[in-house]
Amino acid sequence: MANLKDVARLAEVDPSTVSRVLRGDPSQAVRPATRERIIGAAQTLAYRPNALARGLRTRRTDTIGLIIPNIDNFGFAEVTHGVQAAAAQAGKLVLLIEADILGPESSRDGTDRMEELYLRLVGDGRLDGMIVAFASLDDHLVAQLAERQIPLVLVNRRTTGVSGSVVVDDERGSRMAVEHLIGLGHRRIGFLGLEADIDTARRRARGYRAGMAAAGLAVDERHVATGPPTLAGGRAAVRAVLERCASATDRPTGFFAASLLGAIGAHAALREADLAVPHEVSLIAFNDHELAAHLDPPLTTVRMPNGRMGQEAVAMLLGALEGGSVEDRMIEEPPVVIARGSTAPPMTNIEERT
Amino acid sequence: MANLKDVARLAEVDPSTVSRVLRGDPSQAVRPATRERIIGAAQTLAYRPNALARGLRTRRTDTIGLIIPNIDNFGFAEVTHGVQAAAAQAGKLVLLIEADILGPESSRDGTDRMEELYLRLVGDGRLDGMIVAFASLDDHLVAQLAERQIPLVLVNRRTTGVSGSVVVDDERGSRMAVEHLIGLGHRRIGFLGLEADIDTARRRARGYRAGMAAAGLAVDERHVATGPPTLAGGRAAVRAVLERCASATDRPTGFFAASLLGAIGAHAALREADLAVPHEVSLIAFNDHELAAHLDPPLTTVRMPNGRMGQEAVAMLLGALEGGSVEDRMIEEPPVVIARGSTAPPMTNIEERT
DNA sequence: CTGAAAGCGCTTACAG
DNA sequence: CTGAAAGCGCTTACAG
Repeated sequence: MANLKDVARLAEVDPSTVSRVLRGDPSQAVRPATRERIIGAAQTLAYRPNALARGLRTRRTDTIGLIIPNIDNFGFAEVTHGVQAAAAQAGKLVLLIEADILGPESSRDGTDRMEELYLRLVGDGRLDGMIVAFASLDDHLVAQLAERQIPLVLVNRRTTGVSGSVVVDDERGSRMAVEHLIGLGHRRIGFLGLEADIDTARRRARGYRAGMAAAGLAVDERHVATGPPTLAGGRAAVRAVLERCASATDRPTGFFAASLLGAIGAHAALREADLAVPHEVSLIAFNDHELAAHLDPPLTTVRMPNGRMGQEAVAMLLGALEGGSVEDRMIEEPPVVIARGSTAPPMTNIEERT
Repeated sequence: MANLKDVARLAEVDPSTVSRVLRGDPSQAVRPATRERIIGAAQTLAYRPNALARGLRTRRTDTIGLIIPNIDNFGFAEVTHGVQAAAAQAGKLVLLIEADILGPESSRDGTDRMEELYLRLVGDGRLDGMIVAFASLDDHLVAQLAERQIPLVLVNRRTTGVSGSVVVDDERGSRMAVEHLIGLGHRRIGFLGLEADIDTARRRARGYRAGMAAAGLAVDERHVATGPPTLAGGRAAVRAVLERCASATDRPTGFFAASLLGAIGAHAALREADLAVPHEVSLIAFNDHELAAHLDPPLTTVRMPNGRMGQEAVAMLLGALEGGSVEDRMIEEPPVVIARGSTAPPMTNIEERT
């Protein structure tokens, strides 16, 4: 591979001149003839500046790191999309780390290796900045990362001690989900929340409770269960609720699941319990996906601007690299309830009407 | 951030000695006392070797690039998982590029920017090697990439001129899908193939035709349509087939879709045409996913070892970095038909029985 | 057992 | 308008 020296030799100029011309350095004027010789030489040699050498000198790598828990979760796939798109737009590359590849985070070993990996990433000099989405990452480690030299922006979560973050309005979206059910006539509404001890889980729970309270409805704590945002998590949560509520008049007539995969798992558990959706139980999910329309019944969801969240995170990070300050931002774009077939008026209401 | 010189100063030795000790250089023996001083100094300064400087010197970046068309496609998510896991295991980092972030590949501009991005990636010096999965990437560009200095392994596709590749047995999996339908009694079997002009699409089509031929069944070309591996693609393909086949005795009693998303789109189109699955039409998909069990009816699929494919690609790439040779490999692990609710004997058979 | 030197390929003040 | 020099932070023969 040709290097700067090779180009300089062919163009019969000094390497520093080549560097200036190729980077379009504005501080220096170069005679047109020289510039053309240089550009021609670079082309014939198919010269590409070495990113490592440049990065070593400039302390800029044009690469940002993105840590997500798991790519299988649709929400994070959307965030990843947004990050990639915004990064590509700005000429940045993305180094992606899926947190769960290192084995179960529960294991001592998994945690250690993950921590080692993260510290390597930030200490290594290969990243200009980092975006951390959600994650199994505990607050302690996030704080450690934040102390390092490179800018850090949190996505889909906030934590004390880190000042840059982008979130969607989890509370509002959750509240809208509950209000959708209330609007249909439901009064006993269950909540399948996230178990992780992070503010995002809390904001979704708060939205649920706020929606209930605003309608003057008491929350029956037997109707609330938490779990990971997975099929198995949603399934187990519904089972837990159903076990606690023996009779049909005890159990919820509608569920709000704080994750899309959780909702699909919840549906499976309801089917296993011979409860028809939406006839006997309604179901609405936080986060939308094209596939939701293809389930049977099609799943009612609240669409959140996750892609925007990823884009904004990149924008904030790039701003920080230019010396700007970071902040805690919430995406303005409002959540949208996509009413499909999994929600309907509760049975009692229908019975009253007939 | 502390550098090698800082550590050397604190430990009162030469930087080169620090380097040897910290890398565990086997060629040089170091006195235990010195070594401990160095390790202590590195620890107190929280020293991390700079990856750029090291990479510049050693020509190793411990980073591999992964290009996938799109992370929304479940199959590629599995591949990505496999790549990440194997890479992490080997201490390598992964730079992920989603091809479709640069805008529609169809557009002249999108293609140009993509090409520029790829050439930058391989010419840049920041990657040790690259894994290219499937992709909108045309053979021409793949060949260009392959000519460059860095090793290249293709995943889920082969092309002339590139010698390293890992694929699953697309033909066998496809044939198994068709045989599953034939085993249930179907004789008019439709094929919803991939439209891309790559060998993977051809191998899946070949499996379909081989399965038909082996059972002595003629392929009705009106039953064959192609499209991208997306919901919209599968939907359009089924519509095309149904349009060509006016009567119930003309149309297929079963469909084999060459992609999972395509199958889900196909199901939607069947429903829109008031054709019940599996009662009136059976449906089986190439590639499995946990979600398939949660569709209604649960979707019968052929599970392919996609994760393994990603792992093998990393292994082959790392082998190539050690000077080993690359080859065209097919994952041995056999495909598995997961029979769920979307396939059943054809109506005519049922009618004959009653 | 350890040090001194050269160099990976760039960029960027500093001269002229 | 262009060149010569220093240096980013490492590694690695080469000495001794």
